[in-house]
Amino acid sequence: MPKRITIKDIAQHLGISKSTVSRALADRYDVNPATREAVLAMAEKLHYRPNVTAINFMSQNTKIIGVVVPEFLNSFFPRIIIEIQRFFEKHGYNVLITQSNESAEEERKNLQMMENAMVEGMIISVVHRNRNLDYYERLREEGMPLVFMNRTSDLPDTTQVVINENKMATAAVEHLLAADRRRILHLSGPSALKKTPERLGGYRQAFENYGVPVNPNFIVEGGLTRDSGYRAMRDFLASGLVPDAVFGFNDPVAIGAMMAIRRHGKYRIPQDIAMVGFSESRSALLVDPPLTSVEQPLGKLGYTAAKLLLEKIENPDAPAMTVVLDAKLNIRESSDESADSFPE
Amino acid sequence: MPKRITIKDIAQHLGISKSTVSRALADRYDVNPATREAVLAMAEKLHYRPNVTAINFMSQNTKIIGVVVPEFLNSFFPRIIIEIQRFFEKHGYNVLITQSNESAEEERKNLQMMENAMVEGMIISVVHRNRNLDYYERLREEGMPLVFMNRTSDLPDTTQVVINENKMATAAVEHLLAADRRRILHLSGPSALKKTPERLGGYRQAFENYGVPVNPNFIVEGGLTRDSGYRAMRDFLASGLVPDAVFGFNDPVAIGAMMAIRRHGKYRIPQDIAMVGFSESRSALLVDPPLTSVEQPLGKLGYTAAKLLLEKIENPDAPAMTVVLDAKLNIRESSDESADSFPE
DNA sequence: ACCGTTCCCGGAACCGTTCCCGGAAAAATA
DNA sequence: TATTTTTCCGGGAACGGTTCCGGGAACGGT
Repeated sequence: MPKRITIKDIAQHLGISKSTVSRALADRYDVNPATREAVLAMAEKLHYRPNVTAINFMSQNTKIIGVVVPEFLNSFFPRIIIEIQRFFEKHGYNVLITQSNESAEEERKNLQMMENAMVEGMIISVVHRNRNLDYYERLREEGMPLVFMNRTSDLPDTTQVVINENKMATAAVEHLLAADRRRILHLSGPSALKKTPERLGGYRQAFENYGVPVNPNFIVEGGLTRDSGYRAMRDFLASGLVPDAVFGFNDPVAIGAMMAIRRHGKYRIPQDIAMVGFSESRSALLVDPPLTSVEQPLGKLGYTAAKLLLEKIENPDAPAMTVVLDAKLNIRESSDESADSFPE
Repeated sequence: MPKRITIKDIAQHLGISKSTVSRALADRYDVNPATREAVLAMAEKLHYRPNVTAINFMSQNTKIIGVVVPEFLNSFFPRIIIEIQRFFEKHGYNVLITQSNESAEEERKNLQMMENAMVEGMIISVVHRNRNLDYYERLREEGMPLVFMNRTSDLPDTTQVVINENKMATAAVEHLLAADRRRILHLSGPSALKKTPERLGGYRQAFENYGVPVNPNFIVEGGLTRDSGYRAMRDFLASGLVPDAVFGFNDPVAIGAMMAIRRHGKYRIPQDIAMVGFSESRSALLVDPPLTSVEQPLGKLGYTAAKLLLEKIENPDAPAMTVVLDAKLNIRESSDESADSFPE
């Protein structure tokens, strides 16, 4: 309610012009040190705070970055977002975050909202079954800097940062092969997802590296959730086949499979069946036994995406580039009895 | 890079003044229907988009709401935030989200950032061991609308929305008492937290309601994390006391305790020891057996906080109020063998 | 004393939009 | 037809800051 102090108020109090005040506050060279001191003192005294809307308007930019992720209920995207925020805060930007709830329509609405808010650039992780290519294309044509992250679009020639899924899947499966497991069940992802063939490819690659043939009966679709993993594992066990290891498409699927195995009752984890998940979640440490999983460098992912976007904003004509990050396999009790993830 | 279309461009194309264009776009009464049509058509044709920075500057507001939460790695706050966003999006506001990483200093920095961004109001959930009361007080004195949510401040006379912790803790413990459990261990929270005595009070209340005396040996500090819960339970079992139920301060603590019990080896869950957590997390469904827990109405919490804030923005002189929400006890296999949380 | 620099400051335009106000043209009324 | 009312539109100020430009004063060197 108290009227906001402007640059003009300072000028009037000191009997000088507002341009001088502006220069003094901006610490420009052509202002008398004495008057600068006076201005700064008066600004302090009156509790002057610059009006960012005026500055944004004047400079014709908003200092807002948009981030669109498919969801943030799992800790996956929040971990990334934290680093994005940290980066842009340092550079004077605000970060607008939206989640699309895995819906292409909501994603489109979010993009629209970002556009209305006149964000200066966007970091996007697309929803499954994405249908907004036309929108991305238009945005790009209109000069909006875009960086895709983790879940990329099919748009050609974009700047993006991704994780080497294929390689990490190979490492995960090789970890099982190294322990002389051969009957390794892969609970694969939905066929519509781009990551599904990448991780499956890693699975095959590992077998090839070990000179072991792949048994196609040991590749079944496990979906994305705990429940779908539970069902797939239950049905697989019911079919009579017995695995000595399971490589889940992600952690929830692997955890669902663990529950199915425990309910089935005959097999112990990891002695009879070793379990490996993917894309490390907090729950990997909450289940019993703790789940071996591939931990992605989420902080680095966010940082890299932010850095790429800032570069694009500052130099719109820079060529598109793809950054590929490596991940890390965390070995725990679900696949190695000798590991110990318990405190003390 | 293509020059942005302004209201003036539309005016020039039509040979009319920009004030008329402005009125036409705002759908005001004093404009000829024919010219309005022409303006709208031309705006469409030129792909006109209003410059929000100019509008914000002109109207002297930013249409930005600030949300400060202590963390968002657990799904707890994200669930709340989703509803806040949904609400404010409908009302033409953008939502700026920051997380304080449970640090009072980071919280202060976030508040500062919000102030610089000139948010029109804030929804705040404070960090543990909060030291920023002076900041909240100053913000409020300067007319900033504030709503505290879930984790409130000690500032008197504030608008806030909270959950009836005490009552829900009573319900959780009564659920155990009703199943004839009497040796109920409470793994309590850190004594510095405001919620700790509330949940402990609920525990005592339940015993009182059942006319059963409380055994003080069955109240031990369990901390906040999986690891602290694990240690507390392990040490308790080592002491020789045997509980027939455990009421954890939150889900991670209860899950850590479950792991300690399983490692100990002698007792089955729930037959020998029933487990109950608090403040439902996704992991409650991921552990085996699924964990009974108190599910807080997070969506409603967010919606209510948003609604209260908007009311405060639109009517700054409205009196402060406290809204208390009830929660729901989800009974699962960890405390009731007959429950079934598995699919199909 | 004169000229050229340097230092410092004020005036004014500008960014895109809204809003107030006055007035012309058209329509309604006398 | 004259007068009043209504309808519609344009001019210009305002929002708060930045920046360009021009110029007065002080100062230096001859």
